[in-house]
Amino acid sequence: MKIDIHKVASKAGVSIATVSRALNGSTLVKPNTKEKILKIVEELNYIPNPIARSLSKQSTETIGVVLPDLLGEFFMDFIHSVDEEAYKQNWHVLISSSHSQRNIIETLIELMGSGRVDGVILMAPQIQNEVSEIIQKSKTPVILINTCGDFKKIDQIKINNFQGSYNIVEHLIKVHKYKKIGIINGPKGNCDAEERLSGFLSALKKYKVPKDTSLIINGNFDVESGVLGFSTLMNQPIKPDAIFATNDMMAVGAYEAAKELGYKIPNDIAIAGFDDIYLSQFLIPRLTTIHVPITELGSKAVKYLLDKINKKERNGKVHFEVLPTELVIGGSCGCRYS
Amino acid sequence: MKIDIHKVASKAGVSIATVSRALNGSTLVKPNTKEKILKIVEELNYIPNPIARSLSKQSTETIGVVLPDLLGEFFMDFIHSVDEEAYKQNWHVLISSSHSQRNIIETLIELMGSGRVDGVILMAPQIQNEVSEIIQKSKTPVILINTCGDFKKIDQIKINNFQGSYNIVEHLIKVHKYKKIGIINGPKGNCDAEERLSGFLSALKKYKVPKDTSLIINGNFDVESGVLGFSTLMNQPIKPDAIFATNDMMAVGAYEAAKELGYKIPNDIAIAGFDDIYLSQFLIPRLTTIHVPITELGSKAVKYLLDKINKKERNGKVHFEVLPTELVIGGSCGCRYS
DNA sequence: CATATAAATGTAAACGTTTACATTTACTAG
DNA sequence: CTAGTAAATGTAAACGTTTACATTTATATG
Repeated sequence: MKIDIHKVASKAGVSIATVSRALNGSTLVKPNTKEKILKIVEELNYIPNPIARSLSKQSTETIGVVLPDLLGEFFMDFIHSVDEEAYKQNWHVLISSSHSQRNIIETLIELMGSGRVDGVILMAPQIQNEVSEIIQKSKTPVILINTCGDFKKIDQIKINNFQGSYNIVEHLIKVHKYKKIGIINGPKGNCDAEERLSGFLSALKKYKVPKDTSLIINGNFDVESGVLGFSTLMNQPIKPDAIFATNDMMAVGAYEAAKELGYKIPNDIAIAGFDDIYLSQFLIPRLTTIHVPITELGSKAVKYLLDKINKKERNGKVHFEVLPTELVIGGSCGCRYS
Repeated sequence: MKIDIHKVASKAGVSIATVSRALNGSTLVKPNTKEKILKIVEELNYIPNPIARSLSKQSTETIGVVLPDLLGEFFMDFIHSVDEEAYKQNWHVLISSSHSQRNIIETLIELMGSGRVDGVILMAPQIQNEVSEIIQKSKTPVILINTCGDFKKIDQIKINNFQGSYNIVEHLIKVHKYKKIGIINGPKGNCDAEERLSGFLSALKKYKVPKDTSLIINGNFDVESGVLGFSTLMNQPIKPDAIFATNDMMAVGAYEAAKELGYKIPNDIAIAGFDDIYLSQFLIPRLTTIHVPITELGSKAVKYLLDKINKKERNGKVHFEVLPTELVIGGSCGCRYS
């Protein structure tokens, strides 16, 4: 038999209001009675129904996390970090992915409109501008992760793609004197991809390395497109002496293709990546890449979101933060590495 | 202004009951009025409040997934698969990890007792027997994943650790004639670890390879303990000619240690793993390991759980299923592999 | 000791649905 | 045209909490 607040109340000889207050840390309940109530709660193993509580309080103590996908370590680490931080503050986490075909906007709207969550962390590197309006119309607090575009009114945390990209390309040029650097970039319209390309171009410009459009290839951020990108680049009249894959997965593909086609890394061709996924340290030679502070990204997202949810004041301040990335030197760029 | 069922009802000139029925696919609402209502719902962007609905229907259409941890691809793949299957059936997924220090039992009880979910998928390779009682006392349907022990009354799906382990060790003995096979096993008390050890021992016995307890080492399922395990094994008077790491992470550690200590794989020492994680195909040589059907594990877990939730009849049948694993041959065992 | 004030408790109305039961409307057969 | 039945709709009571407001009890003040 399910036990509810009425059972507790009658057993304790008080009203349900008093029980509720005792459990919610209200100051206006006599220490005596509070103790008595808590004892009975313990005895009966009473757990207040969070659904009813949510309905009454109009808040769920749950945050939604909308991700483009549930694949690979990047998202796992992000979820882990979000979960950890949320748990610390006694909040729950509802995960939603866009389920490939399903529109991410649809997911978002349903989540925001439903009252199932009190706030949303939206990771959407391909966010459409249309989403901006939707978010601003809704009262549900939202924090954007890794988005580009003109979202002046919406809180945002992102990693510094430009800087990371610039730094690693700078390293290839300054330290190793590569002159023909190819890039296997992410998909068009993807925010991370565009910023990384931009950093790449800036570094070229800064160091007066001529830009050659035939050395710029678009990929998909997956291993397969790394393989493809590598062979495309190496089958051209002008072969690059170094290739910057804008994420580690594509770099892995490049490693595969290099092995297949008989190129030695880094002697025949240097490779650089981006993300510093776990796998990258086990590639031989270890991949030179850019470390991304995922854990920090997740925990800060939760912190700022909860801040926003709690102080309803909405003092107009929009939170915007760009987290620094870090160059990780392996052997794939030509550096000595053991 | 938040819009609710009353707004829709008044705009449509009907009662809230009719609106509710129209939205829940009841047959007893005239097609005419149904259409009218749906149009207004569309116009107003009305989304029924799932919290209220849950309270009223006494069901949340949400399943809870309790995991020991949120780290690595294994769990990500599992979550992905669960999410995908749940989404197909229009259910939601609430993820809980045991948050390291926090007791998994506590998590489970809270989740089951709270009414926040209608059923739970519990992955608990280190489950205590005490949990069995708790689950059976509760009305919340639970399905156990990868547990050992005597849970006759609880539904269970697991992978065939024994078979996988047996097969890979058999391969090492029959094909490669290794005579001194070391094992780096998982932690004591861990179900997967124990079953894998058992498969290992069975294979030895079957092929009359003498068991040498100095070749049996306990690890932690992490890279570090693989490193440690490898060097412990290799620094003994009797060196093994092959090492079976009971998961791929520890195999990765073994690779590292081998490189460090100057052993060539497979010429100086053969290595085998378990799990077939994504990373394992990029190790050089490719790791010989056991493929585990994680996707199937996740989707079946959801299917059976929903079955159990839906047909309340409880016809007494307990679902117990062991999923087969598959040997994946790489170059680390001594086979030729390209 | 009466009265004003503060502290503790109780009562009942939310919260937004679903659904059993009651009522109205539409249809069928005599 | 009417009674009887089926279909469609409405009314109101759940679901299990929180909390504004009302009431009682205890405490301090003159």
